[in-house]
Amino acid sequence: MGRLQTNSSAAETHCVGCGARDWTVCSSLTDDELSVLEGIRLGHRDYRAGADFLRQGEPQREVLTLLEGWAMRYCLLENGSRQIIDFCLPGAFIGFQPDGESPKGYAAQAITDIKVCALPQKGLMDMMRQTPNMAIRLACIGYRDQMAMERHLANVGRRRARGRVSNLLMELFVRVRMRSEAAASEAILLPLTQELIGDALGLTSVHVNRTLRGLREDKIVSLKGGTLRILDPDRLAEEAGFEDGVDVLESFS
Amino acid sequence: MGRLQTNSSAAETHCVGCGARDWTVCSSLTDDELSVLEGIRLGHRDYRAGADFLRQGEPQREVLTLLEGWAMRYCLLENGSRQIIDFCLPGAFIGFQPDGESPKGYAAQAITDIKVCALPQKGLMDMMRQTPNMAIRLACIGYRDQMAMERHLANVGRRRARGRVSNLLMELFVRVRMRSEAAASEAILLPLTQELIGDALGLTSVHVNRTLRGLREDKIVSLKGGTLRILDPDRLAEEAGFEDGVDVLESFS
DNA sequence: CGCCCGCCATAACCTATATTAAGGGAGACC
DNA sequence: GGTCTCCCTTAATATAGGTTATGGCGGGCG
Repeated sequence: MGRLQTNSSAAETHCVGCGARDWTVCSSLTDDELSVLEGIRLGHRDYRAGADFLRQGEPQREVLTLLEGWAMRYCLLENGSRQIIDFCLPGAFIGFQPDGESPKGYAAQAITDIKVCALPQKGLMDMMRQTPNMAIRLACIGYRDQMAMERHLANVGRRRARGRVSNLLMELFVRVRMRSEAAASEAILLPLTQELIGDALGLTSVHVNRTLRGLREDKIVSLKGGTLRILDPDRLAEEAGFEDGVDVLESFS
Repeated sequence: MGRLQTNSSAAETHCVGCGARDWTVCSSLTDDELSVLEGIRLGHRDYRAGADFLRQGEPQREVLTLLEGWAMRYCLLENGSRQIIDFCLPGAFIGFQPDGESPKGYAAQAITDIKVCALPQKGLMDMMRQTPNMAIRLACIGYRDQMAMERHLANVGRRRARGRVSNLLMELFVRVRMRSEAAASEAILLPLTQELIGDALGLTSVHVNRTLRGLREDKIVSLKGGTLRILDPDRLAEEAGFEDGVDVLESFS
């Protein structure tokens, strides 16, 4: 499954200092609660780019928090095509399901090399029963992610290729920029192939290519060699259907 | 806002006997917990078909459970089009948001005349802090709804019109049938216009019409005057991309 | 060094779906 | 009973995006 052999436990940090903490379930827990969580966690794991670390149709008794790298969740349809549900950045909470025993409806794959933190689904449920804080936090994350999916659905269902691509690029740009302290720069690293973008947006990779060329020729954005460069933020926001740059920043996480 | 003047409190039932109970947050609560909930609830309300009972862009300090009738959640995009996120049946839990004060990202509208049960968002949060059960249940509902949205997204992003329509009709058929004790019949009432179907699936109403005609001519389903009739379940499942009728039944709620 | 493989790029052609337009039926309301 | 409105229906036409094919470039690996 592409799992690296690294014995990563040696390098494991404590939850208190975890870089992903603010973005996931672990935030807003007291230090005591956090140490309970640390007690049940199964440790860190590394997967290399391309590895499926969660399989569609199989049950999975673990829940994962992405610590480093990019990943994605996707559905495979019976017709052979793939719908990418979302791109995951550090802090993403992956694989929770009300009924831990039933098969997953989606798969998850590493896009770059990644590191994840694994928790046992069962232990998590137990902890929720003791710690309302945890349960509340989890519910909030669930609904936050739902909002992101609503935006994604609206993007795919109701915008043309140009709008879809612009919207996705802008979203990713904002999300990446939010978790880096880097001074305002109009470029970020974006390790997505055109095929991935297409599979997220319901387009073919060749049409993504055409669309990207258009956006580049119009000096709006350029995506080349894994670097996304925003050339004209205003026009991009317009194409993407974002009201303005301000509330955009608030609505993501 | 289309709210009926009916003083519905007179007719209100107790939570214990509530017909929607099994489908929403209230299930798996003890009788004691249920009576706490009954203490904070704001009562029942009636809206008529077409009424927007939750507005996009406005904060809303209430959370609603649909008790009777059909409703929908939808996003309005800046380009004027509408994406329907989901169709709601009795038991649907509508309007919860991690941060109760921030504006809603979607609107909700009654499709038929409906009855809802209102809870104060704040009271609900307080109760979650006391009652882990409640928080857990809410988290589970959030993730269950997320799974439904994943299927919807995959449907819109990766299937042709015929598959999309078949898939939606089959999903709705199953959901309606699950909550009626009616003996196996291949017809249900479906109060959706072709425009609504189109707005849910990213199609125009005229294309929905064409597609429906095709399905009718091929003797697969017919949708006429608000009645959906499944003429050939097997072929429908095939068009819809459902593995088989069995696990379908389990995956909905 | 040379080969292979994955990804980007572009073109020609095709088709699914959108757009526009026009008419008909049924129920609500005057 | 007539009119209005909403929804369904169908057809003609336009276009966005899919399909297929081909080539090029760069990086990993033998």
